[in-house]
Amino acid sequence: MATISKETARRLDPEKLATSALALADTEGLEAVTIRRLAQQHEVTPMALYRHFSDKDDLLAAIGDRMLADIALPEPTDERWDVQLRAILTAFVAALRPHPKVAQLALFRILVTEPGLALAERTMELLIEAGFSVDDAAEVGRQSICSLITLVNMEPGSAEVTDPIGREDALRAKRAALAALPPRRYPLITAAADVLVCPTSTDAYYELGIDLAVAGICGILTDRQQH
Amino acid sequence: MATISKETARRLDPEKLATSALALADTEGLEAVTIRRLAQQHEVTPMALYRHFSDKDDLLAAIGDRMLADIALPEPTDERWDVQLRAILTAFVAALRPHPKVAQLALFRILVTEPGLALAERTMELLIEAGFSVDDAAEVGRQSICSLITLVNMEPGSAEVTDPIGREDALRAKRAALAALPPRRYPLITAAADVLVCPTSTDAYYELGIDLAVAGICGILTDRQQH
DNA sequence: ACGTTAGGTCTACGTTGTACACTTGTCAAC
DNA sequence: GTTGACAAGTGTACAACGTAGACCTAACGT
Repeated sequence: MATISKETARRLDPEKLATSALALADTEGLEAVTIRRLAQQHEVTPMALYRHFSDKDDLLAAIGDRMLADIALPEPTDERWDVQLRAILTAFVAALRPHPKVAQLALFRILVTEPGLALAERTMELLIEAGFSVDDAAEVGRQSICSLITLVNMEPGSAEVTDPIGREDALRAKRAALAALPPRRYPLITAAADVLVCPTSTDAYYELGIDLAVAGICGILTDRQQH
Repeated sequence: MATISKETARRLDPEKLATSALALADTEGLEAVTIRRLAQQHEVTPMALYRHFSDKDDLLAAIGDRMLADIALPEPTDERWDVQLRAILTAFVAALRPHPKVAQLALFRILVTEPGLALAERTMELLIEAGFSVDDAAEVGRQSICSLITLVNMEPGSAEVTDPIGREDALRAKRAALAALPPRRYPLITAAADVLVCPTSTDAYYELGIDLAVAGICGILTDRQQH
């Protein structure tokens, strides 16, 4: 039974390590992801992890890959290019949304991991169909992807503490700080304090972000076609 | 001479500390900004810094404030709102551009420091003039600002090593990795490898980013006015 | 039966942020 | 003047981090 003996021999598995590292980051933040901590969770010596990851950056890359693997890329249809692009970007955001605290780790892995490459290729296809040159499609695509990662990464509240009490306190403190501003000098900021601290709906937040990205692409397309 | 004695007494000055911390970050990256390192530069014990910053986050916040202080906000004119908005966002990006490695530190300080608040208030003014509700203006404004910070932070090459030889090597390696992809599977990515690794012109990169942001805002404005 | 090797352990080093107790130079008030 | 308070810098110390390097050991191919 070669498989079983192998299983007993190798107690650690890079996939599972990346998965539990991701879970740890989701609940306690990226700074909680520590070689020692992860080793402890798997009842293993810290140095054992280095048999599977060359260094910590390698582990973080694995977390990024783990998230990108969850992209459910929609099949090409015969809808208009912008409709399809929106669907693709929505799928991308959907894959990252569960992990706002570490979404930025996905960025460096897009042009490395297969799901990321597939996403990039499909995006460029649609942009070229829209009328962009290859180079413009590359630049526009990168900036859009980048914006969306930031959208997830900056999801309001993701930076805050994990425990709901502390988070509520932090939000209250922020709101108070904004409310304490002189309303005569900053009428709009004080008026919008609540929304600035935490948007009304997370879904609306994401929809707005994707809308902005797609609308931006459509906008510069018509602009650049004129010249 | 009370001033002189005071000057000799307080060898450290939070402003100067923040400035040299920013310079250090610009040349060697954020991870080079260390309490010990900064203390050494000022010929002082590490713990001395804690008389002026409550902890390291406080120091990083000061770096963010230092950058925001460089915003040269244009005076209101009677041009169209989108022209003025573009000017404001350009001024914002211009202030951050010299510091791509630490631009993200500015984000959390916008609604705290005066120059950031002024930027936010002016931005909201213009968005409301454009036709957004107060709440929408807040959300759109935040996302746009956020996008632009990321634009600077992800300026191609900013993450790379500081010394030009190592940077050139890294770029070459990246290009090679993309060129090694199967062109049949990823025709567009391989075709655009050069641009994906490093855009042709940094100025064009920033102009595209700002164009995308403004065009996105204009786009969703017409969208939402219809419903 | 036996070397090879993959996977985990143990120990140790240098670096980080920072808590705490201390000295010292300066000024206000008596 | 003397004194007491106080702000600023020092010295020592600790826990946590990433990781280098030598070791052990159990399974595998031959």
